[in-house]
Order: sequence, then structure tokens, then C-alpha cells
Amino acid sequence: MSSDSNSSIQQIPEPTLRRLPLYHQLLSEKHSEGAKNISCTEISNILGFTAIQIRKDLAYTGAVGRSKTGYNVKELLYILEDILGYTKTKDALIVGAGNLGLALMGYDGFKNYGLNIVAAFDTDPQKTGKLFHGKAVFDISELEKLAKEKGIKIGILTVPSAFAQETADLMVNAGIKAIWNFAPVKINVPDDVLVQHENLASSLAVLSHKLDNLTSVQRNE
Amino acid sequence: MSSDSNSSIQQIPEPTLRRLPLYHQLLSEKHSEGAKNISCTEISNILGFTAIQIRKDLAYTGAVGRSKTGYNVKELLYILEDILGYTKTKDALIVGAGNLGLALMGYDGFKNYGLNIVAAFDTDPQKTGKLFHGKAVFDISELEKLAKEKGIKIGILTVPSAFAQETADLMVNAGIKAIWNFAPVKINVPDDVLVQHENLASSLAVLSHKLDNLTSVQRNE
DNA sequence: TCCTTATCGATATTTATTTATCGATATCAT
DNA sequence: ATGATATCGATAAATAAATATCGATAAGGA
Ligand SMILES: NC(=O)c1ccc[n+]([C@@H]2O[C@H](COP(=O)([O-])OP(=O)(O)OC[C@H]3O[C@@H](n4cnc5c(N)ncnc54)[C@H](O)[C@@H]3O)[C@@H](O)[C@H]2O)c1
Ligand SMILES: NC(=O)c1ccc[n+]([C@@H]2O[C@H](COP(=O)([O-])OP(=O)(O)OC[C@H]3O[C@@H](n4cnc5c(N)ncnc54)[C@H](O)[C@@H]3O)[C@@H](O)[C@H]2O)c1
Repeated sequence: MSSDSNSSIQQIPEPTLRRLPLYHQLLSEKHSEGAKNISCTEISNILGFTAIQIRKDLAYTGAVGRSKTGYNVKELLYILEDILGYTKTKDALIVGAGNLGLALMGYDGFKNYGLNIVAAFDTDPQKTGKLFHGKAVFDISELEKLAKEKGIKIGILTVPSAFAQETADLMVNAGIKAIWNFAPVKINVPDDVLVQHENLASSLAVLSHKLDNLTSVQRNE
Repeated sequence: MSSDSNSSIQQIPEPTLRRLPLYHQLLSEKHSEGAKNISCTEISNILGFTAIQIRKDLAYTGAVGRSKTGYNVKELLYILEDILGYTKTKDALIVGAGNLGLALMGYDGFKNYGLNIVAAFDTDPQKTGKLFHGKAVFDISELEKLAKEKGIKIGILTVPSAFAQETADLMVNAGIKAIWNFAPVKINVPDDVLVQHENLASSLAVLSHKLDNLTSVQRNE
């Protein structure tokens, strides 16, 4: 039964999955404004995707709407929170308490997404043994012990690129099963560990490229 | 002629565009190691994409390889740098000198990507009038003047979600043509302004979802 | 009550992206 | 020099995603 519900989740396409948080954000806004129902047309007008695409995305979640009225806001919100894992909090740790690592550690928003950053780790004695945003930074040597003790499965990697691979190796040894990698390099891990690359350079490439086209189009008008 | 070269750039698919920085990073590593040539097979072994996909991606850049030897590393590196805009530096400004904004402001890596963050802006008197990472934080009232003076076209938006729309409006008024939005809300801008949404919630959704599947698969084995 | 209309949900079509095939060619070993 | 092989580049096929179509239905007004 639990494997059934999971295999149905599995087949949500990644593009859809990436849009679900946007629907969730909008829904929670609408809910707090007291809206009872919402249609794909209305979501479309606000978020800019086509109503057809939104209807298809929501179909993947199993949400059921009603003709003419659309979806029940509260119900859809719960469905999204469930699928997105916002209801069951997951612990995570950070390795690399630098500019980015500390920013993420201090980010309040994660608790809305069911992510609880427990602590950070670093090699720099200037960083370790201190509290940042109320959370402790430990020496990297404590990583394995704490991760195993607390059964932490998610690791956020924010060390300089040169140390990314060795840090990933430490995380794997510590029992981490999912690495959110902010270093702009590929890291290798065993098959049973997953890596989510968060590469700002990729986004910047898209931005910069679109901007180039925008300005060149304007020059030719 | 310039419109020709641009329209050919325009048709690079976004998935390809997002992979180009990864190729670039690998190429620059190989180049500094003294490698003269590199094949798609070799890139494939390192980055994990199929050689076929890599060959197709590189075809979009106009790079030409040689049978048996592959591509000239230096040549390919230059082509990628050109397409990715790493050679001509673009100025940018940040609005919202908080945790994330300051981390981005202090990020050295951007200079490799041709992005030069000139200054930041904030409303908080605790932040304004100071230097962070050697760069000034000005009051938001200075935004329009400085942006127009320096002809800055790229704005990085790192204010709390509640202020994202009004900040975007200020940026548009200041002549900003591309907004890199880190707030997890949709912002509306005129047609001639582009927005690149950087939504960590989307990435986290993918990560968390894959992790769910991974653990449920392991339970069922 | 009946008609009009907005919406959903299922299915079909189109478009985009990835993956496969295959001939041509350059390199290397014999 | 010859043959084996790795690779590219062009083209084709397969897969994935976005978009369109259309019948069914629920709401609201005539
Ligand atoms: N700062 C940004 O805005 C930004 C943006 C995109 C990507 N990144 C990437 O994120 C990573 C971190 O960037 P940053 O700006 O925070 O750098 P940073 O130098 O400010 O922080 C890196 C931290 O990692 C620690 N560290 C170094 N080696 C370590 C090791 N082996 N084990 C544990 N800790 C170690 C350092 O002591 C430091 O505290 C880099 O890979 C960078 O490319 C940063
Ligand atoms: N910190 C993170 O790791 C992180 C991660 C993902 C997304 N974000 C998003 O990035 C944004 C910033 O996050 P943060 O953690 O840096 O928040 P923060 O509170 O640390 O910083 C926000 C900054 O914006 C300034 N500000 C507020 N209103 C402003 C206005 N109208 N004009 C100019 N400046 C204004 C504040 O004074 C503050 O300095 C938020 O939207 C957040 O959701 C942050």
C-alpha cells in the first residue's frame, strides 16, 4: 500500500514537481485570504502558466476539482503539502559555514518547506564552536557522529569547489543519502546516494543569454 | 549580421544552455592540466551525461571536432566563454542586503561568469552606508540614480517575499532589464523586462521527492 | 425549470528533447 | 601501406512535455 502510493508519486515529471511549490505558495496566500475555491483559469492569470498545464500538473497530485468551481483551496493545499513533504519535517546538516552556508542556515523559509537545519560543520577554527543564527557550527570531525546519532539523511554542501568531492565522501560515510550541492562542480557518490546540483552558473547562463537576445532584438527594431 | 549570429544563439534549447557551464568548468580544469583535446566520450565519463547528448549540445555552440581526437580544448573553452558571456563583464546590482544578498555580494565566483556586482541597496539604516565584502550598500532611494548613471541592466532581488513586487517595480523604473529573483514569489514586470526565478523550494521539492522514493524503494527490497 | 457558461478530466495532437543509427574520417598499431 | 577503431556529424527514431480538443457536469441566471 505504501509502495503503491509512492510509485504513483514517482511518476510526477520533474517539470511538474518544480511547479508544485509555486502552486502551494499561491494556494496558501489564497487560503489566508479566505478563498474557498480556485480554478485553473485563476491560477493561470496569476502565475502565467496555461490553465491546461496547471490542470495537468494538478491531475498528477490526485487532486479532484469540480466543474465550474474548480478546486477546494484547503484540500488542494493539504495535498500539495503532503506531496511536497512540508508536513513531515526532515533534518539536514550543512558542511561549509561560509557566506552561503550561513545564509542558508539562517533562512527561516526552510521550516515552511519541512526542512530543519540542525547544525553546520567547518574546518576553520574561526567558525567552529560558535553559534550562528542560534545554530552550532561543529568541527568537521564531529560530522559522522552527529549525523548517525540523529539519523540525518540530508546534507547541504557549501564548501569551496576544491573540497566538494572530499566533503561529499565524508557525508556519504556519515550515512547521508541526499546531498544538496551548491558547489559548481560535479561530485561522485555511490548509487544509493542522490545529488541535487544547485548551479547558479546554469541559471545565470539562461539569464544572460536571454538578456543578450532581448537587447539584440531591440537593436534591430 | 549581428542579428544572424544572435538568432542562431537564440535557438539553443534551455536544457542545453544549462549544461554549457558544466562543460565550461570541466574544460577549464582540463585546460589547466594541459590537455589539448577532449572527446565527448571522455566528458561523458566525467559528467555522466551521454556522449550523444554532449555532442549535440556542443553542436549548438558551433564547435567543430575532429574524428578520433575530439575537440580542441582551448578552442572549445573560448567558444563556451563567448556564448556564456564570460568574456564581456556585465554589471549588476543587488536589492536586499540580508543574509542571501550579502552572500551573493561576497561571492568571488561571479567574476568567472562575467558578472560584476557593483553595489547593493537596502531600506534598513543598519545596513546602508556601510561596506560589505568591499562593496557599498546604499539606501534604496539611490537605486534609480546609480542604475541609470552606470547603465546597469541586471538586478538581483533578495528582499523578503512581501516586498518582492514593489522592489521589482523600483528596478524596472530604474531601467533594469533582467531581474534575478531569489524571493519565492512570482513577480510581474513589463514585457520588455525578463525575470529569472531562482526558487530553492523547487529544487528542494525534487530532492525531497527523490529521497522519498529512494527510501521507499529500499524498504521494499 | 431550462438555458448558458465556466470548468474539469480524458484523450489526442503537437512540439521539444533525448537517444539511436550510420557513414565518413582521422589516428594508431601492425 | 593497410586495417582496426574511436570519434564526429548528420539524420532518424523514441520519449517526454506542453498544448489543444471535446464531452460531461455543475452553477447561476433567464
Ligand atoms: N556565496 C555565494 O553566493 C555562492 C553562490 C553560488 C555558489 N556558491 C558556492 O558555494 C560554496 C561556498 O561558497 P561561499 O561563498 O560560502 O564560500 P566561503 O569561502 O565563504 O565558505 C566556504 C566555507 O567552507 C569552509 N571549508 C573549506 N574547506 C572545508 C572542508 N574541507 N570541510 C568543511 N568546511 C570547509 C571554509 O572554512 C568556509 O567557512 C562554493 O563552492 C561556491 O562556489 C556560493
Ligand atoms: N537566506 C537564504 O538562504 C534564502 C534562500 C532562498 C531564498 N531566500 C529568499 O531571499 C530573500 C532574502 O532572504 P534573506 O534570508 O537574505 O532575508 P533577510 O531578512 O536576511 O534579508 C532581507 C533584506 O532585505 C531588506 N529589505 C526589506 N525590505 C526591503 C525593501 N523594500 N527594499 C530594499 N531592501 C529591503 C532587509 O532590510 C534585509 O536586509 C527572501 O525572499 C528569501 O525568501 C533566501
